[in-house]
Amino acid sequence: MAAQTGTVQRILDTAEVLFAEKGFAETSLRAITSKAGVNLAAVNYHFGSKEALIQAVFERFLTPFCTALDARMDELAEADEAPGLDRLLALVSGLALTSQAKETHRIALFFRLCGLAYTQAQGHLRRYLREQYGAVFKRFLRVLNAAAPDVPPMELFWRIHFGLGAAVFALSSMDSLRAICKSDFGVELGVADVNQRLLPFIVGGIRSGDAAS
Amino acid sequence: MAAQTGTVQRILDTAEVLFAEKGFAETSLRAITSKAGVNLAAVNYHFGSKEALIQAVFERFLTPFCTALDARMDELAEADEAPGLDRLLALVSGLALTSQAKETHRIALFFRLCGLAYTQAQGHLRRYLREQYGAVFKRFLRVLNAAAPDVPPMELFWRIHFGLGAAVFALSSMDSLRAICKSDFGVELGVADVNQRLLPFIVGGIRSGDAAS
DNA sequence: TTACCCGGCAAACATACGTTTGAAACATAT
DNA sequence: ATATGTTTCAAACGTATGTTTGCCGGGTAA
Repeated sequence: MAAQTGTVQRILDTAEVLFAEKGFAETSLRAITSKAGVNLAAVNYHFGSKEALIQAVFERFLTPFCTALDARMDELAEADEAPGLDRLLALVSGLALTSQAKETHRIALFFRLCGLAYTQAQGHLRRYLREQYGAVFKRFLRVLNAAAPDVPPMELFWRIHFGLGAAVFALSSMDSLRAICKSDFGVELGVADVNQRLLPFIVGGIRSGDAAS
Repeated sequence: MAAQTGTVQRILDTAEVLFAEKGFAETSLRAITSKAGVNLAAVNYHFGSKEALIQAVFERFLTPFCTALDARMDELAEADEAPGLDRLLALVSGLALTSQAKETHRIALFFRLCGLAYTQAQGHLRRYLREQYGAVFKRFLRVLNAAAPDVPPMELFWRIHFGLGAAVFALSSMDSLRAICKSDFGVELGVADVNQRLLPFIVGGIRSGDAAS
């Protein structure tokens, strides 16, 4: 309960980078501990197991983000103004950008990890995330539903996940895409620039299918 | 060069299912061979290594798809008609649905594998895919550019990748999403139904940012 | 038949992994 | 100073992995 010796933090910092780089199964505890400069046994001592380490990495990202999002939604519930779809998405995007991130690079890590959480096996992770943060996500989805009353709930459900996919995928491989963008167009974009393009895309996609239905 | 004994095919069939289910690193050769009912050594005998097996799985999916896409683009180049953005996307989607797929379930496999190819480490895979199929993809991107002349090339580049992310992500975790959809809304959607919702989303997203620029 | 090559098989190989152990080093409080 | 609880460390454990090895069977051609 005393001040961290730094070992725990060094493990988390290193693990989050290596996990994002190579995935969970492909990253060994030996790779983490040797790069972090701590003993191999430290992981099992402080976290108990590799699975627990993975969950701890996500907790450090998601808990501040979700509590902030929850607070914002409290404010929104009291205000009389209707939030508006684009404003809502900009809000969650802004939260992701500010809730953590001394360096902008960290936000890419965050989304890359989210993408991995969906695509990698890691059944324990999905279970953990649903139990831990599922309520906040469902609440946000309800708020979105209220913000777009013309879109049927089920349609919105699918479009939100399409948009989530676009965000996760684009931001998780953002480094590669930015490199291609620079080499093909000679333009170097920052994380904020990518977001500025991503958000209208999602809003446009969600507002699209009115003709089809 | 004679008729397949069936061993190679059984390995490919089983590997493609298991890879899609659990990822590449998490799927052992022993799991594949035992489920396929072949000897463990058969993989290294017929393919040389696990990496080569992974590439072979992708080749069986992508080569028919890419040659078909290339042929369609040849036809398009000779026709005088301007293709149209939504028509182009519907074309590639239709190709993916028909080029393989006796069962509709297989198309989910295909996209799930594509998603894994992006998110899993597997540097050799990304290198292989770029060298093998990069040209077709670039050609398709040029055709898209011609179909949407009002969107600047760089903007289109980003929006295409956003759309790609939406497609890959949604279709690769489609089974989970369909289950949620059924339990939350009581509606059971097929693969075609999901596509019918996905395509307008992507088109709407690509056409969206005109106001922002 | 004999010789030959290809596909299949059980077994072993070397390595890498997550985890555990027991002792040493450290800090803190009595 | 002594005792107590916590953290670090090198070493080992058991297991699972990808790959390799010889050997056997059954076709085909001379």
